[in-house]
Amino acid sequence: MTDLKAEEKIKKAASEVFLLKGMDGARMQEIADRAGINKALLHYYYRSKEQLFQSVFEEKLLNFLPKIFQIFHGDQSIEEKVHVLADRYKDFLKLNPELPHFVLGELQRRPDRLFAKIDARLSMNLDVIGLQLKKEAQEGRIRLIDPKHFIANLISMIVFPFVASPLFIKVFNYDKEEYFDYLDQRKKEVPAFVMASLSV
Amino acid sequence: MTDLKAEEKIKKAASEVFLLKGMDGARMQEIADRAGINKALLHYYYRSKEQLFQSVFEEKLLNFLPKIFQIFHGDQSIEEKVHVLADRYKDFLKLNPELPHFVLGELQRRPDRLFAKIDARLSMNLDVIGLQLKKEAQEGRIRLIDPKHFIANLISMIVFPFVASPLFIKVFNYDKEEYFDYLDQRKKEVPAFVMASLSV
DNA sequence: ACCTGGTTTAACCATATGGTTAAATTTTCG
DNA sequence: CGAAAATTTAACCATATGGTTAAACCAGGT
Repeated sequence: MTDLKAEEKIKKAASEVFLLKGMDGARMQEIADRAGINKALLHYYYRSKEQLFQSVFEEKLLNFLPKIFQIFHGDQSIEEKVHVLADRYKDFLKLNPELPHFVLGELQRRPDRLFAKIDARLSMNLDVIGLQLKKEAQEGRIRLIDPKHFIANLISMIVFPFVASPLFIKVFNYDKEEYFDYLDQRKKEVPAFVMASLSV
Repeated sequence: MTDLKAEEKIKKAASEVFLLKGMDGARMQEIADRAGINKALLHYYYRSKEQLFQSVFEEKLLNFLPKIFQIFHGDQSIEEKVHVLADRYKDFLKLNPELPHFVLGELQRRPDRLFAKIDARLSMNLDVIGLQLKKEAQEGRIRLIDPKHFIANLISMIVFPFVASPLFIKVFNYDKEEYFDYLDQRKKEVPAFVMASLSV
């Protein structure tokens, strides 16, 4: 940690604190402490909390959404896409478990904040996946399904167990370790569930 | 609003503010304003912000979880349960759209806070639903599925579109009205999707 | 040796915020 | 009516917090 440049240390510390406590709960002092520097230097690099937050938020968001959309736009079969998505995405989320809740939370609190510059990169072309679903349906490989529901179902089953982890842990009477195993199981379970539903 | 008793007005105002802004973002002054009273009276009824928050949080949680669990424990068929759940729950969430995010957020921030007194009422008996799934599978009505994945899949598909509403609205290029219609569609779509997956 | 930019120290400021207090006023109700 | 409870007013307090400032310190590079 010590050999990182200050700006990097700040960014990293800010990420941690903001992800854990959100914009409102985060304290500039804690970010400075965690970065191993002092408040003066913190403001030397980032003029304000808002600015620092924006910077973290945008970076996280750009790291978060395109990961999904790219896969949807690829040229594999629906079945392959479902598998890849569940697999890649779960791995990614296991490394960033607070990310979905962070993004969704700040998004809900200020829906406008997001859609300034980022717009382009986080749009998903629904037609692409819609056409593919229709085509594979005509070929008799799957049943016909509305792409919006298909996407929502899939993403929900993948992401929600992370957002709601404390709840599921409690309901299932798991400890964190066991819950991790459970999430691993879902990398196979979710695609199986989805493809079973799509089977003709 | 004027004819409510002060304590009720406070509770209602606090619910609104806490749900919208979370514990950290909420301001006692705003709660007082929204309740149409003054800060002094606010503290006259609730000694501290923490106490007021707890009170709101617990009430909301007790309103939130048992609604699901009861249905799971009933004696209808799996198919009926899936339909009832999707239907009732979506209606409930449409009236309380910020609730899931609020509960999950505060839960994640302080996982301990929840599990003091409430414990009993929010536990779900996994065995009940597990046995039913097994029985119906043996009767050849559905395929066999792990109850933990069954539940997670179902709840995820129902709840997540509320938690992630700003995102879906953007991705689907909907306005709020259209998104409401979409959520209504899902009351049929989700059970159909689930039952299709469970069909033998 | 010196210049420059990064970094620390430490004091400081304005404001927001949760919370308190005491007295005055209004409402409720026996 | 009259006492008790509810409510307002308005000032006040302590603390936390984001942010600033100025001077000093330290490092690397020329």
